[in-house]
Amino acid sequence: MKQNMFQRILRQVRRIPRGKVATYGDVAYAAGFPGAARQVAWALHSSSGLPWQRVVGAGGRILLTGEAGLEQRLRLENEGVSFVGLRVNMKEHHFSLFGRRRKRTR
DNA sequence: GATATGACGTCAT
DNA sequence: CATGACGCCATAT
Repeated sequence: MKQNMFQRILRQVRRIPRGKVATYGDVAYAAGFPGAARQVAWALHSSSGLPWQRVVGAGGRILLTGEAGLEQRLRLENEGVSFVGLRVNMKEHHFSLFGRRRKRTR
């Protein structure tokens, strides 16, 4: 079923540790859906209880509009994420979802 | 099924 | 850096 897509996306989002961030594209790619960055966003506001704040746009830019964007920025800074201008300091907080996927407990 | 929309990404200007 | 255009894909109507 298609809903599996969201599940996979959400699973990647939950993997992002505190103080780090990932981009929509990266999450989508890691989930196995390159190009489905938009669905990542959809998944985020369709579900709750997720660290949505750790998902930002390409280059670490916050894409949320209005107060939500401000919220996200505050929450991230609160977790120890630093900013450079209007974007996240990717140099320091870009989380690599790439690499080990859930390949069983070895 | 067609059209519009969106917390996207990349490239061209 | 700002804008516009195109590509991408699941939902909503």
